[in-house]
Amino acid sequence: MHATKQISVDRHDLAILAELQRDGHITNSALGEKVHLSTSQVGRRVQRLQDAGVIDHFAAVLDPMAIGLGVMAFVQVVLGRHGDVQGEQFERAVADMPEVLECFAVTGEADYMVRIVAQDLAAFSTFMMNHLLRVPGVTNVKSNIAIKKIKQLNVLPLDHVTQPNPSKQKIYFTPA
Amino acid sequence: MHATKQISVDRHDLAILAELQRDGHITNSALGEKVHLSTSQVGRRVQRLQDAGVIDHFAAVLDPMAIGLGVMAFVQVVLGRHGDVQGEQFERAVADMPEVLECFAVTGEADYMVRIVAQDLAAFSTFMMNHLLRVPGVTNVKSNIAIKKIKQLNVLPLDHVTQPNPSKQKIYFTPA
DNA sequence: TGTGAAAAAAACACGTG
DNA sequence: CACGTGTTTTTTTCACA
Repeated sequence: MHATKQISVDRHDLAILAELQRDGHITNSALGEKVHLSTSQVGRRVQRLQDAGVIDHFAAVLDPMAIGLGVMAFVQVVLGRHGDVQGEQFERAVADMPEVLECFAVTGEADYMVRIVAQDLAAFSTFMMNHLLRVPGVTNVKSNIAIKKIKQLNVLPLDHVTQPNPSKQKIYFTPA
Repeated sequence: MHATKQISVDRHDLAILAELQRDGHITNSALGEKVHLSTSQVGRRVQRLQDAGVIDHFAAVLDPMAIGLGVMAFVQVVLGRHGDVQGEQFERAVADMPEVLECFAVTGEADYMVRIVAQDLAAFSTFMMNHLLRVPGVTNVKSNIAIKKIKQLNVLPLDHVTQPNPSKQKIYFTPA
């Protein structure tokens, strides 16, 4: 799926990545005009970025509202301390729940941060009662339900790579 | 940007959406084979879904690690209670911070849930000190730093739309 | 690395049920 | 009026200079 090899990313690549995050269906020639590169250059670079795993994949971004998902919530989960078995059990459980978009083991008071989507508050409540809270080991949960979206970017920042030194600077990463 | 009109979504559309969430660069004919539809059908449906705003846009999904973003954190922010001015001020501030991928006003103990990415812990710490904590009104923050990714889907679930009744069922949404 | 040819895919218009 | 078919245009891919 994602081939990870060492790669050098210059400012042209960054410009390409920035644009491709906003519009994954832009043609190579149109992209070339934006970043002042030839069509073939763009084509080769995009291919390289994909092969290197910098671009994981392309995807359609859906509007949750439009498919009837009106509720999004962040749920902090605390597990009882009874060994690692519960951790694995919990992780396997959430992996199978389509309502769970994301799950991270985190530092802080909670063990896991889980992002959940549901049709409405009733559906969310039902899901919590019948599924998440029933996973063995789940001791305590705190739900933060989104009531207003201030900002939502699927777009990763690329500024930190950009250098004050403008010209032929290249930055090297060694992913894994 | 997104034209929102009423639309009927049947099970074929759902199959298309599911696939397009996984691979936004699949061709209409390849998609047609998967969902047992003709190429022209797929083309028309995808166009319709875009026009209706169900598909917001297409995008390249990058690997955070590959571009040097090793830290992701969920930060709960509590604002001091001094009127709505602070809320607006905070919301405008985070909107301009590229490290902030997401920000939601939420229910619960915190006022906002903010998702942040950074190069490493040092960069995250610096960002918190020099930027987020300096936004006027920010009284208290709780950071949960991701230490292990259990699951991360940009893919919204579509099951809730699917009906036990299989055949020509159509589901109607009225977005906004 | 750019250029041009070949292949593929998307967009479009048409005829048919 | 929705659907498939065929045509045209665009875009990608590939070989070569």
